Amino acid sequence: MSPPETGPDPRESTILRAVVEEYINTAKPVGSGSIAKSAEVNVSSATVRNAMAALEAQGYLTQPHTSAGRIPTDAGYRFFVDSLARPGRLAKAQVARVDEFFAETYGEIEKMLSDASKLLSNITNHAAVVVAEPLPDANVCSVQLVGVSTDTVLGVFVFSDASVRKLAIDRDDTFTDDVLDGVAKELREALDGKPLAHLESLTPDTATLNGALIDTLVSAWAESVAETDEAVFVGGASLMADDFDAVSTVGEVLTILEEQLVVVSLIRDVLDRGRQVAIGTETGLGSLAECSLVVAPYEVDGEMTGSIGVLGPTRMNYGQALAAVAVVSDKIGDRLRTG
Amino acid sequence: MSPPETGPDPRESTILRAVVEEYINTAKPVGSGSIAKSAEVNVSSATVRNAMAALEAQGYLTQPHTSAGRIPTDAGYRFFVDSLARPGRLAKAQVARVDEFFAETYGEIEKMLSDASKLLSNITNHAAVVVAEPLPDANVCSVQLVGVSTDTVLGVFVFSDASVRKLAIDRDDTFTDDVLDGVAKELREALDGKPLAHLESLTPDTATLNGALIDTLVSAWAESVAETDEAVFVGGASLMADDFDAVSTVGEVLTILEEQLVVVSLIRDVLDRGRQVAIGTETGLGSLAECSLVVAPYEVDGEMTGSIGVLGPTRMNYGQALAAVAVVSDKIGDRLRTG
DNA sequence: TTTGGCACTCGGGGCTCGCGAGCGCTGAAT
DNA sequence: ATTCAGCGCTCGCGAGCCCCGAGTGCCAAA
Repeated sequence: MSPPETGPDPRESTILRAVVEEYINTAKPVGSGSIAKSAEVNVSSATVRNAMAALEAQGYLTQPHTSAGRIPTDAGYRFFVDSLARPGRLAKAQVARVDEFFAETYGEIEKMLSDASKLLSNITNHAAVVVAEPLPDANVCSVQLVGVSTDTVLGVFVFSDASVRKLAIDRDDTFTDDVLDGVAKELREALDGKPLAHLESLTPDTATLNGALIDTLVSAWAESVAETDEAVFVGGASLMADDFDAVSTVGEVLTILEEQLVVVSLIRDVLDRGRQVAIGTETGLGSLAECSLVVAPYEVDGEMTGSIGVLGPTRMNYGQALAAVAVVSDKIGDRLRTG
Repeated sequence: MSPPETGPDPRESTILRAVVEEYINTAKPVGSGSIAKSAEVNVSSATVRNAMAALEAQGYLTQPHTSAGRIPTDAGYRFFVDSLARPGRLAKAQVARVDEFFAETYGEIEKMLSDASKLLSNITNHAAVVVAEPLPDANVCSVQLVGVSTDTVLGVFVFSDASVRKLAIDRDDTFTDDVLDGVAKELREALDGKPLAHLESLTPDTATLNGALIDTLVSAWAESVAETDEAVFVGGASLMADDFDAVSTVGEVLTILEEQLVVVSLIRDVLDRGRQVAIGTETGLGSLAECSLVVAPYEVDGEMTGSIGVLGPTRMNYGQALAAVAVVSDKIGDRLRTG
């Protein structure tokens, strides 16, 4: 009704914070009474009521139905995380779990990242996502052609970031071991220290056997590159069942989590907007209207090589999630740097 | 009350089949009336009632409450799939989807298997699992040591089944490229055509650089081998939300699906018992009391190299699931053979 | 400007009641 | 000896109802 106000005054802010915190704890609409009792606010419930009405007019709170308590709107959560939330802390036990996790050594980085998603979901009690971006400029440092059976040749490329990529191609009878060795050597010289994309610029003489093989490889690569292959790891999806009580909501969110492309672009969107948190409709996905996403990139030598995120209900503990996401992304970066 | 009967007589069998099919379709307790109307049974509802009472006495049916319809027990489903179910068929559209899927070429078998789990879940509308067993006797056909950064060495082993295994170890300053090349050659000679486990039998002279490096590799292998690494792919987990209406059930089942070891041993148990289907409590897991698992192994050249499964509610379409699982496992086998 | 008081609202829990689906039993008909 | 129509009975479920209580908005006094 009244024209948009300039924003919550200090007391309204305190009350808004109290409402959000209370609602996050109890998941029940919070009334003026319980807020008035809280230590932070030293006014009567009547005053709180007035403030809450004002906050509702400003769009930060809403009533699920007349004469019930109030719950935060997306805008309310947004103001809360931007200006009101106290710096989040992790409990001792959670810090311990993180430390223990990263103290162990892991051979395969995929397994480490996959387990990291479980770790993150474990300490936050929400679903967690770890995305490893494929750095397009990773350099080839080893090429190997292996005749793996009578009708398959496997090209194995090892990159400077310790990732491995395989290309399977049909084996022509004419591709003897000698040819494979020769081509491998050729490729090694042509690609060493260059990104795999350099394959494209090769113009093999397809009249020769070697050339034909290289040509096959190049087209196999062209096909498979179409799948931009960020590695996405989802952990703790089952925890969504605790976060929502409508089975349909659970299903919708799980569907999202199963679509790696969606998850990746979701996270990227948030980061591109310079944000760490996307709340409800801010995610841009209708099925995530009741969800919030808390993300952080991780970096190796200053270069962003991936990101992690926590997906929970809008009424989640943002402070804790931000802290968790920060420490885990940091440690992942560390581990990737030192191998 | 009455001592266990010898088993359902022909008419009781027909009625049991009708009840199960009806319940699978409607998910509602089925009463004598609807059965009597069905085409297969030409008796009155009163007779059906008698038969249903007999079937209940024999443990094949149960009433959720007095004077409601009847629903099958696990034993009822078991008798149904063993003796009563009509051979399942896939709809045209589903067959088409399978054909289309396998007509496309896939470079990486992991991606193929992962997508196959989605395919299977797609055509059955239930969660699907694909397990690739690591054949313990896969032979090494290529060994490569790559100094991937200043402090990491990556050992890349390619096996005769086109799988690749990586071992990351810390790089000692003393491991020059020359040493790496030497060791790689040594390993190649020692391991070629043998399973990786042969590493164990190497007794390197740790006094030499080469020996020290091999030793490090061997212990890295010993550590990582502890993780028996079946590759498990789960597709369509979100469909569980449609299968159950209690959110807690969904959560429990999802938890199971997240534990790869549990899933693998579950499937293995069923196959070991010579079965294709595990119904409800037959799975041995309390949280799967309302679930059934339909599995099939897939084979390459007569050797079982993995298995696939469909996990749905006990009241699922067993015929369709069995058909789906059969055709998909077959085609996976084909593709891996010609691979 | 705050606050105690008051009238008002409305969702949810508990209760009753009637409907109807479905059962078992019995007795006649085949 | 089966089968089956009929009948009386059982309950679950949904509709209607009422009341309670949490919570609101407003007002008048401090």
